Amino acid sequence: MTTTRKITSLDVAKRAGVSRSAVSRVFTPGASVSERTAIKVREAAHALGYRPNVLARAMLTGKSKIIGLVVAYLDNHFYPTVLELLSEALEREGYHVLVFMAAHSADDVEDVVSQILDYQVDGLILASVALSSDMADRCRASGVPVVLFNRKLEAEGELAVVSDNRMGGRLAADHLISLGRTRIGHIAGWEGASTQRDREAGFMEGLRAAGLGLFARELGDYRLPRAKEAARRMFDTPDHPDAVFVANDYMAFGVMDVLRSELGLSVPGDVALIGFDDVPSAAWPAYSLTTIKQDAEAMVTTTVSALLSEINGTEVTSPAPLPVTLVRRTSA
Amino acid sequence: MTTTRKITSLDVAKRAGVSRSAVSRVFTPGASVSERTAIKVREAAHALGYRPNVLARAMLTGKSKIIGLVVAYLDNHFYPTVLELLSEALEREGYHVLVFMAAHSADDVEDVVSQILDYQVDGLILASVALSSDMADRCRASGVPVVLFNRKLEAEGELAVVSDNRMGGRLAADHLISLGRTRIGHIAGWEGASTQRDREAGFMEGLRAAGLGLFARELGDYRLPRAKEAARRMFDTPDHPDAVFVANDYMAFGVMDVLRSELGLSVPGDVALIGFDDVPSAAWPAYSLTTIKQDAEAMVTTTVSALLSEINGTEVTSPAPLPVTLVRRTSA
DNA sequence: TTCCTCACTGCATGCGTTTGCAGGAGACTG
DNA sequence: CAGTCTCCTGCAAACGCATGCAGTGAGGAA
Repeated sequence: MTTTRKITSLDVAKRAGVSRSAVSRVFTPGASVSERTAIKVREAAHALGYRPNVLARAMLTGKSKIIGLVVAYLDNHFYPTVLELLSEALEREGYHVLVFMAAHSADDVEDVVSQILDYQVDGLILASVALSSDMADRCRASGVPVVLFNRKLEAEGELAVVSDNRMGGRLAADHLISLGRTRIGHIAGWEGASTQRDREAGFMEGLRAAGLGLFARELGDYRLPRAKEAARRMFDTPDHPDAVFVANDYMAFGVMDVLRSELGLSVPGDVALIGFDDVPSAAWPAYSLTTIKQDAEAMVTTTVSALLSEINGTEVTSPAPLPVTLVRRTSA
Repeated sequence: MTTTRKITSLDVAKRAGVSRSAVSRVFTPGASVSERTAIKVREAAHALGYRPNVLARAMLTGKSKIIGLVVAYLDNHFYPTVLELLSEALEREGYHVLVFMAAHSADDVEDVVSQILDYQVDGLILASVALSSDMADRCRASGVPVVLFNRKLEAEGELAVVSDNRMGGRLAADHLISLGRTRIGHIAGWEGASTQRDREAGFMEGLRAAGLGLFARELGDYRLPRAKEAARRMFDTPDHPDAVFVANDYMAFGVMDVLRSELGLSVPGDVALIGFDDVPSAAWPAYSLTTIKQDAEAMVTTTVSALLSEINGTEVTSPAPLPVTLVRRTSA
């Protein structure tokens, strides 16, 4: 550990023959400095390898330029995609992402959010986890803008970016019905999630509109092993559904695996399958999963702009649910 | 924006009737405080919702408790897994992960690393990107420990955690040969990566040991579309390989898709396929990909302990390459 | 009682910046 | 040439906390 002494603005100032203030101003866009000193300072800074200490700046200005991101699991490929997009979009705006993993138990989330607040983050994005209103209050008290990503809260206070999940469920139902299927089942995600409730509500609405009822229902909790068990239970009988709406693609892969590999059923011959999200692998020929596409890019763009507006003091209201589309592949 | 004034240790001190120092000590494990004042302080802190400002502490102590993680792409499922594991492991140690996305061009990495340094991170993990030795120097000059994850540098100076990629390549070759295949091809990853070089070296060694040469070789750059094109080129002829070692699972999925869906070849009937990594989806029946397993958990554990040792001032040398194993499924 | 020890506490300083304020130096006008 | 303006610069005071140092008091030993 050749711990070279840290170089501060003072070192640069001395070398350039100016004051610390001058150095600071050179690195502060929009500050008043003459070109002459700017050059001297930049030269000295470069020679010494100086870069302003973001943390010190953060203390003084109160803006840390870091955004906390809470995310529960990364095994559902939708979230890595989102994380990548989010991080890139925020980096473009001069922010960076501090990641916090949280199993989706509520307690855990509270705890994690507290930890984040310790870092004086400028904003907080909660991806697919719920926030108690108590916690929301604490955040607001700290002056930290929060936006919920792909989940909304019953209490309407919070900023939330979601797709039009109800419409998505409706599209799924309509499509399966248009295929002539009549014994239609649903494998649900986690019932604590607004996405699940909305998707299912839209789906049921579609069934009702066609005079159909739900033929079977099982719970998958948005987890792969659970979804596979759900599929096994649902298809344990000869009188099984001829179509299933699975609440997200990730589970749908597991369901399709069970149907084809364990039960010898053909998709879509014996049973049509439709998912939700349109993760990249849904397009892979091995699955070729028909699904309801969430526009991840639009969701991210919306999230970032809402968050930044709020950070800059603009009062913002939750944007309208983002449109979803049916992507027809061969599974339905 | 009801920007409530931020509550500082001074507020707590006043309410508890003690000095700021006392408050600070209560929140500093191992400091000398009487139980009586500790209780008073904790009470006041809780009542006010006070939590120490990590950034202010960081300035003073020089330890920010944040670890920078540079990662190029998240679409290869190996990395989300790693990110999740890393973040969890570090959180357990009281650290948090600041994410930086970098396309894998070298310039970009330099730039990104500079940005990270601005945050006074306590350590840096570079996942699958290379670090120029110039940059490495800058990090060392800043006193920031760096560890390369799943990539090593020619210059032996840097701490690097890798699997035994050479052995992995060797295992892949041996397995294909044991299957009686003779026209064996290779779809390579990015040639700038040490992983690629080592895997291929081991693979070639295995072929040579059996008196075989490489039947065909194409470049996939660790990217899905490139890998598919590579597969198309390689199988454009009736006289195509009867086995292929693909440099990672992610590309292998694409290759398998091309073989089965576009070219009507059967796997492993017409061509045996073996990948590298053992990402979760390799086990999915739709692919059932035989592969060389990298122990992500062990890699992460090793990375974290090496990094923390270095942070705590212990001189550390690169750990030995971690063992890999052949996971036999049905694709080979 | 007196002295010493020890556990605790407060004071004051410093970490590396930004920024309001006031002063200095030109540049320009008349 | 004096006066005014503009532009730039340095000073010093924050930001919220940790920590060495000196000082307080209580308790024990003699």
